[in-house]
Amino acid sequence: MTLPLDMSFEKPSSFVTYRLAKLQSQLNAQGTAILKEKSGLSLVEWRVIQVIRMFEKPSLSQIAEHVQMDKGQLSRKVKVMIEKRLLNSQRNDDDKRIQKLWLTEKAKKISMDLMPVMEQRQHQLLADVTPDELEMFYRIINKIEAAAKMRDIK
Amino acid sequence: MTLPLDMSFEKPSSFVTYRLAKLQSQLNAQGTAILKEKSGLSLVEWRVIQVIRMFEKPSLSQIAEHVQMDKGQLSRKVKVMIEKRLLNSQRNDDDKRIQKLWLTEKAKKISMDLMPVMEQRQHQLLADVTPDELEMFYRIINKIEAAAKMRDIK
DNA sequence: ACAATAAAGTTGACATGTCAACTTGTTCCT
DNA sequence: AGGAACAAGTTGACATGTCAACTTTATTGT
Repeated sequence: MTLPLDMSFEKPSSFVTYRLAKLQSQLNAQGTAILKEKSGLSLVEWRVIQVIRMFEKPSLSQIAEHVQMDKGQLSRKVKVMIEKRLLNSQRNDDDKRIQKLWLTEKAKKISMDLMPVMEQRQHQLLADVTPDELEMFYRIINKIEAAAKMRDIK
Repeated sequence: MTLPLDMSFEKPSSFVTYRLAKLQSQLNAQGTAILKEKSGLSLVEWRVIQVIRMFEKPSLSQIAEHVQMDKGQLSRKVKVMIEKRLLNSQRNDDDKRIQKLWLTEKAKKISMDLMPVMEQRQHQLLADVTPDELEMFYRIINKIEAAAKMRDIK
């Protein structure tokens, strides 16, 4: 077993959170490694590209909302992605505060090539999880996430 | 619903991972906020203290293993925690590479005061999750984590 | 015994994340 | 119309995470 001492917390006050943190760090490491091997993208770049694919020339704020990222951080990231010729941008005519963003052909190609790999990864991650289990998994995640929004203890 | 667009990924290649990432970021934000309000500790400091409580004067490497943290990062963090009078350290006599670490009275007190709060938090997070669900939840996490250790896709 | 190897911990370089101030453009309100 | 409040994006400061090189001490294999 990989976590021999987990159960030895006499008072496992951070058990779920600790467990999830470890899982998350494994998933990040794996995702990063795969992307590094198969492309030049970072995990964040991959997510940004996926979100842009879902929208009609989204704004930075829209992307930030969907990738759950600080807009300051995203602003810098987008700048780099434009330099790397992954994104195009143009100011919006109606509302000149807004910067519309879309994928270059290069980014589309990378995304298309990567897609089967990332889907395969997803399947492998869930290979031993039945549909019923998965549904319950999401349900529990929703419950915990809702509770995590609370700031008051007791 | 908090994630209205999740389901609109026609090809949800990063669905589980995306879902877990969001949960994780909520949990981190909550944990950080609670600790900030109730003490001067960071999440990492809290975890380090909890791990030290479980051991007999552990070494830095032992702690690093259990909090799943880079030892370089931990080395710096420990230095700060010693300056903040949370930890004491002493070189081991037998093996002089090893630095033994233990809690100061101050850290013990903070930890004791915080414990009920953090336990309460844990209970609130899991309030709507039945024991059966929780067991399954951990089982699924284990499966996904095992799969996440693989680096080969296909 | 002693060279090669490895473990513990430190340090540097650099990427990523978080928070808040700030600029510019838009909307709201009267 | 015109000022207050707000939204989009940028920037700065600083914390945290990641990776690899390096020093010192132990262990291993012959």
